[in-house]
Amino acid sequence: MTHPAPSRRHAIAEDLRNQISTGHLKPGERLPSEAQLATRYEVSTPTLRNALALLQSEGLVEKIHGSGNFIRHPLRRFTYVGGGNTPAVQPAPDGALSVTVSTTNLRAQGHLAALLKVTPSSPLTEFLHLRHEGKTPHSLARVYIPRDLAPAADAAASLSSPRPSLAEVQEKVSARLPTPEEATALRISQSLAVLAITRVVTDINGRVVEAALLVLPGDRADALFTARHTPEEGNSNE
Amino acid sequence: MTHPAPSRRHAIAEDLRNQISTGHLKPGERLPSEAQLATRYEVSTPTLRNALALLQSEGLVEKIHGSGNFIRHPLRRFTYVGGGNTPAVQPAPDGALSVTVSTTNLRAQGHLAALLKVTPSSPLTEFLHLRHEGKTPHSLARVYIPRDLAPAADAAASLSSPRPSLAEVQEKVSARLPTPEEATALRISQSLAVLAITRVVTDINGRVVEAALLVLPGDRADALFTARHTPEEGNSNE
DNA sequence: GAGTGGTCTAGACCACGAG
DNA sequence: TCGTGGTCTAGACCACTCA
Repeated sequence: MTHPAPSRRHAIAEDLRNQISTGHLKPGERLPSEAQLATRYEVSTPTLRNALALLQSEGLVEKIHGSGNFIRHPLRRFTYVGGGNTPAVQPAPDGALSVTVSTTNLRAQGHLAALLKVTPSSPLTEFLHLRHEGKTPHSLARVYIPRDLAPAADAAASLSSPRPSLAEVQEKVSARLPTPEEATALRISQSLAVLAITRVVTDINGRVVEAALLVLPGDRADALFTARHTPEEGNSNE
Repeated sequence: MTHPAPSRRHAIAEDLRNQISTGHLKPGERLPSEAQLATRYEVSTPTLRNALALLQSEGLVEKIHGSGNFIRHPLRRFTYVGGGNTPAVQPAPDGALSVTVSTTNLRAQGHLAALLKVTPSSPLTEFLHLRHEGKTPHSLARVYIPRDLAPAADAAASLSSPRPSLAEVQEKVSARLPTPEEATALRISQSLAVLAITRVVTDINGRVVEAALLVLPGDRADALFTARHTPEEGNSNE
């Protein structure tokens, strides 16, 4: 309990963290190769890679296959804003922010049918979003909408039309490792955890208007939720 | 892009997932030892462990050091409810739910001072919560409150008193690997990602009343956020 | 093609849990 | 004490990036 395993990788991570915060390593800079770092710290390559995995999960280091490990620009963190405004349309920090969308028609199956509260095999439309800023992907979204509510075919501008008063947005966040497909789509390592958000938007009549499965890369994404309280409601903080 | 690396570990994880969903492996059951599984699947122990890490991050498998890998009871998932009601006081599924609290007085430093919007070295009280259900920890929380707002000394029942109308609860969720201390406190592996939530509670006057750093084990915790919309506000879903 | 990270192997040794 | 998982080693080989 007192010193919970010295653990080589954390020692190395600590050392690199210090070098970053003291400015010995600057944002954008490239680290020596993993082989060089391994010999420098006198560890094997797997352990050195584990150390980098720690820094990567904190957003301090970015690994780029084939070219090296880089100190991340600390500001460049993407924030998903919860509460109904889909994938965070934000100030957009000058970098070209683009979205790739593809549309598919399909029929509800077990898990999806339950989420949308529809009977199995009822028709749905799936929107597959891949959000880029420049060439780094920011989020992967699978959005499912009952066919009769889905906008014609052009997806980009259509959903902006006001909907029949949606009443509730519920978002469940969890952390897990990505599937191989998600990892390649988001261009992250398969050992880097993602934020997985399941969003269910409910109508004022209780009908589920949309269900979405969002995946955000854990090294460069946060999810932000804001709740405002009108002073009337009894609030018990433990 | 077509088949993103067959990758042994995902194949093994897939096989075990199927055995779980088809009922060949039942909740509570113990898996063969990692050495046995490794020879069965004809892989080395590290790769087999990587396969189990996948299932662990999905909450399907629980690793217990020294005794084995077990199929998780799928229902047993802990849900943190965001929006102001602190660490999810819930139905409490019969299992004894206990909280360990320790209180410390300290002074604000850089990061903390910024979060609380107080001047550095201004007095704070820290509450360190460790939430158990039975003997499995559910969450680790470090709660910081300006000294003059902190309740006397007894922390357990005190905070229930109505506060001067808090106006906003902001919660930022990210995924990262745990520190060694967090890992031992939550009894999870150091390679399992946690949900890290930074919660800032603001007064109706704009004063920060509380800042909290919450850590939830990624294998058995979700965070749930619900937003209700009064139909008046213009809502643009992209 | 040279250099990089990504995956995997086949072990060794330590730390923990239960009898 | 014995069997378990946790950490680490010292390599091999493949996949990607860039000149």
